[in-house]
Amino acid sequence: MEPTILDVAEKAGVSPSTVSRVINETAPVAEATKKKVTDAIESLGYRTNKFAHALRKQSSNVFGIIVPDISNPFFSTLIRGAEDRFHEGGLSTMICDTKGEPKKEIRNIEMLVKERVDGVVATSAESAGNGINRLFEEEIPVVAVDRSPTSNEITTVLADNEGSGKKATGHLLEKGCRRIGFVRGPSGVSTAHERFTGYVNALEERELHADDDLITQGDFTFSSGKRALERLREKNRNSGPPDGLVVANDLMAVGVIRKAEELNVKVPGDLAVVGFDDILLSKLINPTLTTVSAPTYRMGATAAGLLLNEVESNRMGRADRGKRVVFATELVERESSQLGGG
Amino acid sequence: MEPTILDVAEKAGVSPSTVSRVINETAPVAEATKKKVTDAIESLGYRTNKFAHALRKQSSNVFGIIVPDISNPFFSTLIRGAEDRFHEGGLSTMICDTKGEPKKEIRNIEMLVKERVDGVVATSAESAGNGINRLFEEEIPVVAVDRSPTSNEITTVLADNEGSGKKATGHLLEKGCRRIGFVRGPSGVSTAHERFTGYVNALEERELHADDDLITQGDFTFSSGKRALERLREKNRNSGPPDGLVVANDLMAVGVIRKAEELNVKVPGDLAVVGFDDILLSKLINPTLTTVSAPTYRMGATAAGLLLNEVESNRMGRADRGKRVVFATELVERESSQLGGG
DNA sequence: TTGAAAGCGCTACCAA
DNA sequence: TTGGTAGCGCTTTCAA
Repeated sequence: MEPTILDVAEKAGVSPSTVSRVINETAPVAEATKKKVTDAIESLGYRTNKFAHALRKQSSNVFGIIVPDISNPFFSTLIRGAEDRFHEGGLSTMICDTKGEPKKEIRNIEMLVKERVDGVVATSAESAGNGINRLFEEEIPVVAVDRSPTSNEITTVLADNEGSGKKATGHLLEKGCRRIGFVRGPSGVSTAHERFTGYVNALEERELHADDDLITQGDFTFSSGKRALERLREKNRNSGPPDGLVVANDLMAVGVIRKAEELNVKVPGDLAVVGFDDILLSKLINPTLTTVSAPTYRMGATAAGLLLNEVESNRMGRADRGKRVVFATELVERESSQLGGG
Repeated sequence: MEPTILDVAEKAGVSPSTVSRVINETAPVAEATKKKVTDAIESLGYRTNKFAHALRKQSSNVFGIIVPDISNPFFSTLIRGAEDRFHEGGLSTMICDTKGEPKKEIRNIEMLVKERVDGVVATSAESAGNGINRLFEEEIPVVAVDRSPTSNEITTVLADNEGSGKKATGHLLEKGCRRIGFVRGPSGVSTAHERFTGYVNALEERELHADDDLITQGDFTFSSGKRALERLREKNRNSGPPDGLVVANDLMAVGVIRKAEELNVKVPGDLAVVGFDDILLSKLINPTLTTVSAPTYRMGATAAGLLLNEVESNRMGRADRGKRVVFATELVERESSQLGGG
């Protein structure tokens, strides 16, 4: 049988309370007593019983991490950032993959509620963040990452997506592109929308404007990128093709590049392409993809840190929430945007 | 305050034991009483307290899933298979990403032990499965997936890797390749070794034999694939280059293809390439990659199912373990192996 | 600085 | 078919 705190107490010749105090450093204990206790713990191989501890403290010391797709390097890096921060504090984590499906997200959240996690870092499937609201109702602390939730009571960690859109567009302008198109992401996702806003603003700053014939939409998948280019070529059969394309994420951008190849459109010769996220694939394809990257690991770590603060201040009876942290992004220049004019 | 089972009992005018019996269906309860109880539960919004339940039952109803890399589609699919099976039974899961580092694996396992999970499905970082042994010591039921553990007491779910190696090699032989090389995976990984064995056997069956000049090793990463081809060209400067290459996983195979491009070696014209795993990337690169795929989702689901059986039989005092399930694999023919001779 | 003891919320035994 | 109640292993008052 597993030894309990009583066994340790007996072996050390002290009371269970003293053992508890030694383990949790929750009150001063005489050096000599402490030694007796730690020795007893050692020799019995005692480990505290999670269930009893949690029942007594009404806290699981487990934190949830929700993302739409764990196999997307953007999110697996985000997860690593958050996990490292949690593990540092001896806290455990439950990772949930919603596959971008709101239904699955709800089920995952039900699981986290059942497990009575102490808090959640979430990139919701939908921007609106139905799931996040659910957690808010349950009074489980949440920090939103890479999504702007509706409530401004919710602490949020974001990349500067509008700035990213501006950077990508500005880069193509500098490279000499004159007709720059945009492939938008899913309508519900704030990230995608903000990138588009950046594109529009970059054009307007130079007194250009976004031509409807050069704009289409995808759903962040590879194949939707392929379809997007097809649709675009259809649209501007008369007005003439774009010479540059900003694509709302890398995976779609890769789709665009593949389709361009099929259509004998040279990238970057005929069409310069920029994506967002800097996934592994972007370095592997031919031509390599120019993209805008966010400090994903730090975003995850920061989100976890803010969540921990929030949990802590809840315990102190304070309630500080609704913070907003925005991280700057960075243009990663690769082959897909290298026109002759450099 | 959260309602407890006592509140429900009071509201329904019954004893707490009866409420428990209704919730857990652990003993017959009169229809009328049951209704009173469920009504009370409903109106109070009662939910059972995980901590108290777990303490009493000495069981967390949580299962661990350990993989070397969650962003590898092979493993994220495996995870999905296992998770679906667990969630079906109302069980929760903790996913652990070891990044292929034994040290991280140990830390993850410590976490699972601390959380007192009821069982673990594990693809260990090392084949030897140090971590898995640790779980075995702790008497936590384990099922190994995609790795042959040392102990044959441990239930194992595998793909037929040797068969895969044979299939890949046989395919190139049929396509007319005469000098077929192999890029091996990390030495500690049984999967990689078995694929190589299949290659050797396929050659021997046709009374050919593996030429040392055509064999090199990588570590499953993209860049190690690039280096592998370089090294190979170095090695057979005199003996002549291979006309076909079996590469122990897709990611390295993609590296090989990219490097071939740099060296002006045409794939598949000069060099046919086959990989293993059928990751997403294999469909996206140019040329698309011929590969051997395993029924990953089913492997995950099967592993979870076997684990659940094992846990169940432990509870009944039986001990059935050490089963071994091997799944057949399938060749996915794409462009990288289409020689003129079809 | 230490100990005694109550009680977190649940399940399951024993009795009725 | 139901109720009373002990106890899972821990933390935390209160008292010494």
